[in-house]
Amino acid sequence: MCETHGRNLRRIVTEADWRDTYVEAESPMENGFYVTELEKRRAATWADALSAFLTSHVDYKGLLARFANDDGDEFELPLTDAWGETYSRKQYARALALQRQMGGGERPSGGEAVAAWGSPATAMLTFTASSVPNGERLPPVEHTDALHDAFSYDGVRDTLRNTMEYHLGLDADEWGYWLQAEPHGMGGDGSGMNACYSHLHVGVYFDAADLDLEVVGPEFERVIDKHVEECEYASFSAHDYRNTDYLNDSDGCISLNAGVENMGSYLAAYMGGYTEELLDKPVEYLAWGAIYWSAARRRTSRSKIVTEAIKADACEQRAESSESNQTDAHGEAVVWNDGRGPDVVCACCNSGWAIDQDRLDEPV
DNA sequence: GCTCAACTTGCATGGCCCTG
DNA sequence: CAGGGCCATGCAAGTTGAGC
Repeated sequence: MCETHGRNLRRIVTEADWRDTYVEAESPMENGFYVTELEKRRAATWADALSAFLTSHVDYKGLLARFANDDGDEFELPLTDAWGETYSRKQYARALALQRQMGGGERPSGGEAVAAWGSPATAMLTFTASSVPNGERLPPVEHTDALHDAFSYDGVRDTLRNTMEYHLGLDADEWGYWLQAEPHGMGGDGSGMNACYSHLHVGVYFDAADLDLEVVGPEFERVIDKHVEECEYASFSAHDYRNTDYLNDSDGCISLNAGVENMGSYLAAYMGGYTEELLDKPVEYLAWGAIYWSAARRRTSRSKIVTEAIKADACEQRAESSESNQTDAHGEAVVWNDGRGPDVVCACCNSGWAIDQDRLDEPV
């Protein structure tokens, strides 16, 4: 167990894993680095990690941050970690906001969101890996690392991008995704062998105005193939998409919908279904949470487009709400942004979502 | 379709300064 | 130099534009 300053256990690793790191650190380094200090990181048991995780979470209870303005007025806000109700509710609100921006709908603040795309559609991709490949049980962090690394670093996301932008011919602003890691075995769903281990859902949102969904479905097979190829513990038998009706079957590793409602409500149900206090969650969720907490992995990540859409929804709500000082609607005032993504962005929230890019000329 | 470095963001507290 | 008050940033995981 790693004890530095009460930070998270960094890894739940095997002793062999540590030895590799240790030996490498002792040998001469190639790039001019030299070792001044060695810190041993021991493997921890899953049970110890779970205990440390829950203890850390409980430590936040009653913790306040105090703020003050220039006039000396002070106020306090409760500090939270990423495992409490506040966090869950925020993710839940983001899922609903995204659904509104893509498909239209009423905002909590009263206004009506206009669907941004002509024909929004979604695809849900599910990536799994065996926790007992070849009959031997894997340390949970190695299993989780393999899943995420395949997607983020070993080309699965790149293949998804190629599929959307090259094979389907969409522009970069006509598709986006929400990646959500989830535990196996919630509610005794029969995935016994992998219970408490993680799997990934990648919710892909795209504008299908010029596309035939019957043709789109098979295009995602290359993404699944890439995952099976890159992820050491993934097998094709667990991702067998043959004999799947992508538009009508929802339990395969590829599932399409001509609309955003299913995806939105799926994400919202997942987020909203577990908004209770952490200690009240099922043990499978807690064990799974201990993996992410100790390994410093992110459970959720979104592409830029999706993040911008959510930001814009919040911006519109602030403009409508009497509780906010903001009076300009999203996009009412715009500024030029030289950074990544859209050039013309809202002056209030910096998001370029649903903003006509011809409204400003590039400054000299 | 691959690669990579620049860029963004999810998640999170460390450390300086003053007083006694 | 211990202890309390107070303030703002850091780390690294993950995303993307652009070159090839």
